[in-house]
Amino acid sequence: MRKPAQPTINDVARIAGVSKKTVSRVINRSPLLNEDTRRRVEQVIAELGYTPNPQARALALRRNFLIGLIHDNPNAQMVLNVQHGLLEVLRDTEFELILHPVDRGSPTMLDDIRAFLEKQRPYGVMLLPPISENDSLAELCAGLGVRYVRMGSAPLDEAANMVASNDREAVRGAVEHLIAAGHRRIGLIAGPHGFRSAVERQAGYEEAIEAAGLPLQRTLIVHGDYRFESGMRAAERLLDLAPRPTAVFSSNDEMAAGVLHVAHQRGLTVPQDLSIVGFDDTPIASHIWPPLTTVRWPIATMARAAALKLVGGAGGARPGEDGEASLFVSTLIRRASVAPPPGAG
Amino acid sequence: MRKPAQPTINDVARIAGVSKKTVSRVINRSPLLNEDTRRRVEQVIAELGYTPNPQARALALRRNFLIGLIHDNPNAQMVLNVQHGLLEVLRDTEFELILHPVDRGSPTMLDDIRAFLEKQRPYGVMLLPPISENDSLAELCAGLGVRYVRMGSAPLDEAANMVASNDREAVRGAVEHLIAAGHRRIGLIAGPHGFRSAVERQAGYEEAIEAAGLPLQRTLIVHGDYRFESGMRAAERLLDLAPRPTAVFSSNDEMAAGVLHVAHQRGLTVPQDLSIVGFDDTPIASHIWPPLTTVRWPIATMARAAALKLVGGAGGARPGEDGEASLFVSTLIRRASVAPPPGAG
DNA sequence: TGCTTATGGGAAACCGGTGTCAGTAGCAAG
DNA sequence: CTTGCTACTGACACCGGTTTCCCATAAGCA
Repeated sequence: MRKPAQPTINDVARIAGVSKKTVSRVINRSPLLNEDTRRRVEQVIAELGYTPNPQARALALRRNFLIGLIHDNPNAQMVLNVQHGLLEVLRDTEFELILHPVDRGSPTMLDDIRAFLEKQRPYGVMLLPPISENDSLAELCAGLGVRYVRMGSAPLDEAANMVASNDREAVRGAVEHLIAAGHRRIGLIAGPHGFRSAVERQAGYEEAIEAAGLPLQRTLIVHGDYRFESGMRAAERLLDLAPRPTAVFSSNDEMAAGVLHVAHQRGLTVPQDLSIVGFDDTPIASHIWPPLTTVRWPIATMARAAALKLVGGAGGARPGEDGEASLFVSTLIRRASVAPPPGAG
Repeated sequence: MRKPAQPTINDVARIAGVSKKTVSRVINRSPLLNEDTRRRVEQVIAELGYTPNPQARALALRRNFLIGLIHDNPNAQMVLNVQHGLLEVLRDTEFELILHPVDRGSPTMLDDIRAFLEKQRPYGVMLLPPISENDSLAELCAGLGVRYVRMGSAPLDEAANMVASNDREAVRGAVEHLIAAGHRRIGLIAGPHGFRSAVERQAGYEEAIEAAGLPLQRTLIVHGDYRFESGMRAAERLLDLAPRPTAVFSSNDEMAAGVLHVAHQRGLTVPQDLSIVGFDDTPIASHIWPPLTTVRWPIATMARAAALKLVGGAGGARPGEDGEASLFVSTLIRRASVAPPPGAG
């Protein structure tokens, strides 16, 4: 299993009877180049199956073609959607995606990221929530001269460095949907403290409640940590209330599944006894019973836009496509987990 | 936002008053090096915050430090688990993980992978099922001199190139569990044709049925494509049978969730009216209602083992840890979706 | 015809590391 | 005092590209 030697630019030059520089010119589509020469060199390249060595190129150009994905997001589906969105754009370029998951809890997280950036010197990095909300991280990137794009629930940075969904408005729409169905006591399972997405989603809930002239009750708001189990605990607290809320908005699907779980345990029927709305539209939302009404945000589209911002025309990407947009709209997906409250008509 | 120039080996050499070669020796822990010199150079390295340029290193060493992850697997949780398992090992090394998802349906898939391998020349690649079952792909890697490790449901390759779970045995155990609970008519939702995992899991089912002296009925075996919707369609066919099966083994959790979905639609209570067992132990298994009895296979552990096989001592990895193993055992996770059949005791 | 100006293409240096090999210093042996 | 050995260290070429600069050659012009 010896590694077959790969042809280099020197081989191409020798066989085509030109200098390396001319081959380089062909590869880089230099305009001042005779048509005949170009064809001859291209022919040799094709025959040899020559591919430029990315490492040598990176060295000579004093920049590489790596995009880093830095995240601490536990939602597998979301991370994978992002990866696919990014790669869809990078595939047509010479960029490669390298991964750098981190541990939000670790006190050395920033040092760890700094080491990563200094060692690899990626051309750019994509930051996923929740660490994308960390301003010192953005400053770190900027300080090291590494391009970055942050993905988040609200515009936290200038448009060139940001792809944002409008969570507040989306949640407001979702809660208004519950209100329109007749619900008056609507519980909120908020996200964890310190998460911008949690703040935005809670604000959307509160806006909807207040706009409808309903009382904003503290007891109806319980915090979770975006995980299933915390959704269960929050649901238990909400369903222990008297009178019970007739609907619950959960700040993500995972916790909404926890609510459904507890409802089942208590013999409550969804949506007849309790309406539930989630957020994210992960696969679980459509796979559990009943299928969950939820908010879908365009992760892959946002990731594509982020990739375009990062490589911005460099390396063969066609710029200006949807690379301009930095705010993306979410949609409410209506499924079977919402009905009028019990005893309503 | 000018990119701050990073110190190079020349800067270190100049400031420390030694040659580049000596700095290189310090970095690479060469033993024949004066302690004083080493300390002095290390001091300068620390002061400057010098990090060797990976691209230059790769060029000089005529090999790079990239591990590729090639897959066409739709299961996000599984892919992410693999990524984490790999990165857990690679993090302590100088290797980076680059992603190359492919489209199984595309006729140019092999060419696409070949182009990727020729361009990046990764040090090694990890192949995930189902494409890991493709022997021509393994041959392609071997032919190009790229190390590879295949992950699969059975030993398809020599141990050095393989991490395998024993799906057949695991499924056999799961079905025996159903039989022990009293079930006699057990449906199988098999995986898609052409998947080794589908073959292995079906074989496990058949072994269990035959070992128990039960009749092997073709009508009780329906194929799906590992997706939720196909699980629903398969469940509909199985539940239309008369007499109805009292239990269903589904070849993955996703399809098992589809079965649960159909059961709910038809007003069947799980597990009282129908027992269900899945495979994979993805999060959905524990999040749906009722929680699903399923087979858990040690994805992250297998990925770690694969990474060790790939970098095998190279680049600072401690070898011989669990890098030897190539067959991994799965466990049956018992939850609430299995009960004795209706009318039994 | 002779001089200027484009235009295409080559030689050599360079990017930041590593491998080869020769050289120097210190010290024991001859 | 020379020789030989050991222990370090440096000069230089090289990896495979790109950039800079400069030189042919041909065309344009008087």
